[in-house]
Amino acid sequence: MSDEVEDRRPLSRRIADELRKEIEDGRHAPGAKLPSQRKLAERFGAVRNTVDEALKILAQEGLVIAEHGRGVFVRVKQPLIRLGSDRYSPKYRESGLSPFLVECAKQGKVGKFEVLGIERIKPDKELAEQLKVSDKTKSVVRRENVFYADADPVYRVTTWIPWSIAQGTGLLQPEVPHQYGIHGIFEDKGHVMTRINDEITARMPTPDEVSYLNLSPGVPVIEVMHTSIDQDGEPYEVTRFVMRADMNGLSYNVPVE
Amino acid sequence: MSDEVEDRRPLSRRIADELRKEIEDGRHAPGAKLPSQRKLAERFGAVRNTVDEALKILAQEGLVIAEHGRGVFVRVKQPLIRLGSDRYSPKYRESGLSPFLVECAKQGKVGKFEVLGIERIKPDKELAEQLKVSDKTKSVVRRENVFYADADPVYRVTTWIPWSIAQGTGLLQPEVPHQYGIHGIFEDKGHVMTRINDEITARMPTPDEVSYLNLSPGVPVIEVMHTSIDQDGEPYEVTRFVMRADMNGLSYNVPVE
DNA sequence: TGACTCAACTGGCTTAAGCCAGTTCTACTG
DNA sequence: CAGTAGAACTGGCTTAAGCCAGTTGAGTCA
Repeated sequence: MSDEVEDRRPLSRRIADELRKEIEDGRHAPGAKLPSQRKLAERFGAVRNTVDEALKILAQEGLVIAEHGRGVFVRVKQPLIRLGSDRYSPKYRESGLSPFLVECAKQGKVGKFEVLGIERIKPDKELAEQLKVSDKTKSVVRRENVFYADADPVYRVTTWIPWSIAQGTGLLQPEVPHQYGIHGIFEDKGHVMTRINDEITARMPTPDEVSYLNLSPGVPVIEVMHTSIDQDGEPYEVTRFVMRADMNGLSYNVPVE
Repeated sequence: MSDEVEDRRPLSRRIADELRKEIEDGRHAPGAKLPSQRKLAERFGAVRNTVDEALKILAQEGLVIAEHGRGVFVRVKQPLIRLGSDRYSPKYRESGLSPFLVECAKQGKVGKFEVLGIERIKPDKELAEQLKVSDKTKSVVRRENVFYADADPVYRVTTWIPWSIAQGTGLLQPEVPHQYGIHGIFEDKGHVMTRINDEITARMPTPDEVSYLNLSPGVPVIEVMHTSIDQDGEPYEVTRFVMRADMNGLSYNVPVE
């Protein structure tokens, strides 16, 4: 009998595969509750532990999410917030709307951000090199923000600015004293953003990131290391974005040079 | 006593935290073998199952990798292959070197790629819309490739080309009959790449992707949906890259418009 | 010397049983 | 009727025990 082929793969994987197929077929709709672990165990002729294992696999894949005391649910895909390559475009600065707020509004969400901390620090070697400052003195200002869409933390942003630029600008205060925001200040200081360099990677979050971005299992983070370059080809600001991949995407619409 | 504070977090997480700290402190060097599960169980006063659980957490974070029969090892970070925004720049086409091969060579690796399949297919609705072709007929050619660095599969690439462009060009053959590659053909056909649009997301791999990219647990994938746009602002080719995040990064150095 | 066997290790996975902690709803109480 | 106690559910995690399957190296045999 073809039933007898003896699948040598672990039972927990086979259960996960079966459930995955059912979810992809739509037999369990997004948001729907799966049968309880105890019921699934009975159905598959396995012990609850093994079903738990199978569900963990699906959770890691980002397909389901378990809620303690309530059940296991098929994860609902969030629409992505798209951070675009045009996010620094002058057109936004004049309208007064940040691309982030626009994206949130599109989804009927309220975007906001919080300042977590501002500090004048000694940069590490790599950063010092990027910004062409000394790594022996407190030569940069670091600003730390979190962005929210409604109540969900969406990304964490760290900005480093050479002290030579930040000095006397009020960039040590939480409230940025310029109508065009932080980049308005840079322009006043003679740095017009001419190019950007974004280095993009993805990875699993650290435990820290899990807690401050409120991440569920199976959600990677996208890390963007952004450098602003002025009219002289000189970098004058570095920003790191750590974004939850289930709510964010990037979009680069750029000329071929 | 401060020992008595009673950490209420699960034992497996506490063990994972402890081991993570040791790894980050360098007490276990990259590539080093951790003590066996049975020894760790003894050390932490837990049962082997619980240690296994803790190690799975670290594996999911991409910190360690278990090898059946051999032991658990601290993962060695791979240098990243950087796919740049300039990867379509004419400068590469003339030198005959693809950015991918250059990056591999930098790392002393041999890059190569394989054609997995070529087919003339009916596009799905979304793709048809992007390429402005009909979704009722076999209006696109799909080419499927895998790229390797030495023996490691690094990314999988799927390219869709409107049949109206591919027709009569030999794009249905594995060997691209043009000295400047596939993009040379497009130029001959009157489509000069003027802009690109890359949509970037990250997520956990599907089981399929795990097997064909040979992924270990805790490695996300980066997905890039790339559209080439010609001198008239018209899209004429769509490519999807699925890249393993532990070996790949992206880099966009672009003007602010 | 070289090929092979096998013991002693490694992680992988499952069963079995149980306690704990959230959630939900029902039925009772004031 | 409002409020609440509690049963009956949910998943989370641990212990305990064992079999299985890769790996490695020591020792044996031809």
